[in-house]
Amino acid sequence: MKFTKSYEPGEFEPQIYAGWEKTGVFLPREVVANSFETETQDCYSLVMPPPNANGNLHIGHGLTIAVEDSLARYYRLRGKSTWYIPGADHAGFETWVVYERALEKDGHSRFEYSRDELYARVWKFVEEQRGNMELQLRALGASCAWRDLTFTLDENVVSRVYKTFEKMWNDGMIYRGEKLVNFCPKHQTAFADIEVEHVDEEGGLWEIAYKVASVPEDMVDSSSDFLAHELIVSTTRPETIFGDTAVAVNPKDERYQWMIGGLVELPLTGRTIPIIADEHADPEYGTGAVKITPAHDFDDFEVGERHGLERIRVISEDGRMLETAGEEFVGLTTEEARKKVLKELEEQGLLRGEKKITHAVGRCYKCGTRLEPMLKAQWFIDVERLAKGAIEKLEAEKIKFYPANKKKVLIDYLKGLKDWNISRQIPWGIPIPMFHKAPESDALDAPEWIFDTRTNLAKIEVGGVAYYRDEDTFDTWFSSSHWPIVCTNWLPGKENPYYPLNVMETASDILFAWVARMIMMGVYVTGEVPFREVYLHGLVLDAHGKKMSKSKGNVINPMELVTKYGSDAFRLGILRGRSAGMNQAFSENSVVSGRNLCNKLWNISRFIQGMVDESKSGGVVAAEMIEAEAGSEIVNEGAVQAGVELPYSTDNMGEDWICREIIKCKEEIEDDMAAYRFSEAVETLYNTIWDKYADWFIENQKLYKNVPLLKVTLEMILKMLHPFAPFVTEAIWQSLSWTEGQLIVQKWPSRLKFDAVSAENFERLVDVVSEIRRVSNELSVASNGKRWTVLYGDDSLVDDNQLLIASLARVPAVISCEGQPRGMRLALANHEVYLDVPKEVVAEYRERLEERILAVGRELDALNRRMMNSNYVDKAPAELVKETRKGIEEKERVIEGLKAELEVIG
RNA sequence: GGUUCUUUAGCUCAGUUGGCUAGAGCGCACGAUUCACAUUCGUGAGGUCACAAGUUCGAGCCUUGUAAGAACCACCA
Repeated sequence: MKFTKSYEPGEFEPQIYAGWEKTGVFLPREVVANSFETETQDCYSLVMPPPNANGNLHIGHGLTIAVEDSLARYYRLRGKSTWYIPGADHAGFETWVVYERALEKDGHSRFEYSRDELYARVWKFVEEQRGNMELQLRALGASCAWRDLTFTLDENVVSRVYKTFEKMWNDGMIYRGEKLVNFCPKHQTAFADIEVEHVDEEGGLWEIAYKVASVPEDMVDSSSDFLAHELIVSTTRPETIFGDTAVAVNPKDERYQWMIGGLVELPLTGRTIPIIADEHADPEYGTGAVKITPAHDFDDFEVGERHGLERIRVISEDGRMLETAGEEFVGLTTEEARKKVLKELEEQGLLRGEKKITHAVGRCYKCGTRLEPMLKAQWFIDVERLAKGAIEKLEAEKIKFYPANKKKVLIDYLKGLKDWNISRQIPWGIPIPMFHKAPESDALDAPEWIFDTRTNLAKIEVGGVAYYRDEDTFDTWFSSSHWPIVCTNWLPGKENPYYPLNVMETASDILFAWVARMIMMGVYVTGEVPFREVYLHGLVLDAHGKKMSKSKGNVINPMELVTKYGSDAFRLGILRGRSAGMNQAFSENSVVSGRNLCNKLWNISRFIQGMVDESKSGGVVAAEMIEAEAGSEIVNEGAVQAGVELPYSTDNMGEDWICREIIKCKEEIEDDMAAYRFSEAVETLYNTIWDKYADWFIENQKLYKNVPLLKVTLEMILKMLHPFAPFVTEAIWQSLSWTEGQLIVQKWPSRLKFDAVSAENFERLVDVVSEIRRVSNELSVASNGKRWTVLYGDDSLVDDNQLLIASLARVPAVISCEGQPRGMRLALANHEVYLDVPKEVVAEYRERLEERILAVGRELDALNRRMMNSNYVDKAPAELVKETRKGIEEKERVIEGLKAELEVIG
């Protein structure tokens, strides 16, 4: 391949990815069971949170893949048998909403079809959509094992879920309960608590008079006029009045104590209902008396349980009033009914007040419809045992969290967890494997229900008795909670080196919905935690730190950025400045900066290839030789075993220095990856490649042309950047004339030999060059861009590197002053170096020089003050004090030099 | 209402166990230009580390309080 002038991602990415996929490098190495007793396979496993099969990837997926694939590629390079398992989610409710919308658009309704028909139709719909999502994952560079892609409705998932359900059923953890559930009247399904979106909104708080009809007998005497009394209740939902079965007051509330046990007349109905005492009534709120509607309010349901109250349903599943609301109201929507109720109460003079309040209302997170608390028979999981198992493992530190504080948050959540409603009234999902006796039965008793996995049949016969299938499906999270178990093919009693997963990476906002449930289920099913570490990423916000939303129009489409700047640029950009659990702004800027790095690396490689081509002596260099003899030991101070012939040598300070810097970079990346500090790893690479390798080393090599070293160092850089920018590094690797095979499966670099003293000396040279540049720049403004010759005195560093300094500092020449210094002395870098400028030009510089003397003086004062503090000298570590002393000496010397300069100027 | 987190340069963020003169990218200003790269090179300006008190020889970092913001959880009728 020829190196073009700039890197064009679009020309390489598709074929590079296809090349990887074809050669099977994404697959884990096969584990040979018990091949050697002592050999333990070094495995690394992680699963992809399955994106919705029906949709496109959004920016959150982009971050997910960038993070996970970096881990997968890094550990693959580190030599581990890496298994990154992709998935696709049937996303029960989500997909259903999309499908139902399409159905309605065609003028159809779900009620025209049987459940089995609907299931088949959605399956087809999803199958058509799924390829799209998978293409996008490839475009992002996900190095996942496509062979093992798991769809959440795959047979092995369903059978595993059924096994768990059966175990729970046998363990008595599943029960059918008639409870209030959050119900969406539009989508006609119930939700788990976790799925409800609470929105603060303005609402009314009405006060309604309930006439007292009787009081307890012993109170009749003292309050003979009780019939004249009324009890004023406060409510936000007047339309549920028809379902009231009591009025509650606080037992400690002195105003109402005497009426407890009495009756009130329920307006608009002619019924009388009891006045009961319950802590639920807050004397401070409203009038202190609250109407109790057990069938339509969560609190009231519990009050009803405590007092054995009747539950009267007055609202139907489609959000309209039932017959129980009376002839005049039946069929009205809740909104209409509310208006009518209020109007009639007003006419009867029973409406006593109306206040505006703000309260949280549960809404459907998909359509925004107000959720109706609905009395329904559903399957519930008694979560006590699940939660207990998970909490024990968490408290025993079996899982490490990034960020660490999430562990506590999770334990707190698990401690307060309520029973889990797993029934959903949508056809798209895993059918609940339960059958009941009577076709229309709403029976609750366990004997009426049997477990059976033949959910493809609506009716089955067992022991000569007919049973009918429960038409509900499982909550998606119930099956998702098995994800690590099913993806790794965990089986009871069978050794599986990929379970638990090494890491679970996902969005921090599904900590409760998913991570918590995976832990509970993992512990319950396998006895072990499902993963050893959890890395949570935050939300990707827009450039101004605002949450992205369609309505705001600030949504960034990751695929557009990939097309425009390349996959690597996107990955580098989105990892930049991001830390665990934090929501973080993201903009095209950071992607541009990633694109620039890719192009920089491309051009570095292009330049090095050019030098390789030029060099006649540059035969084949076996870079692998260093790797081959390296073992696991990491040496960074040049201590290489004697007798090993290296394929390169370092012949000058710059070469020693770059070796040192690359090794430092490598070690930092290793630390960063172990602690999931992706942002820092990328930052370090960016800085090493650009500011060190290109700006100093490559410039240095324009003079020295150490081809073997150029090859070795470039290879190392490509390997180190590969986890984050897989495409450009692979494209370069395969374009270079001397490299073989694919970069993705190379060995992580181990070490370089270099002279540490020499490397340190290069820093001095950098100081000298920087100062020449700085002063020349300042002077050039005053002298029309003229560059001045550099003179030097008795200084071996400069003497040995005249050409290099001249070229790096871009001055006409660096020559010895032959014992006759003239011009301006540069004092900061601590070398005898002069800029050969005429006095009149130097005079322009006087002011700056004076400023600098003052600045250094201030620093010197600070150090002196510290040394004058006897507490500091006594208590601070001796090393630090020594350093301070050294600092003082140095500053004093610098000031002396600067003052001497000033005198020369005169 | 509860929990957790955040507040550092114009913008977006680093700053890992307290240690000297607080860093990066972008943006901005000035300068360069055929020799890998204008997706370039060099130089520079820009900060009371939200505020207050405390611990310490020493605080961006630890403690307490205050203010502002965010996310998640939550039944206030």
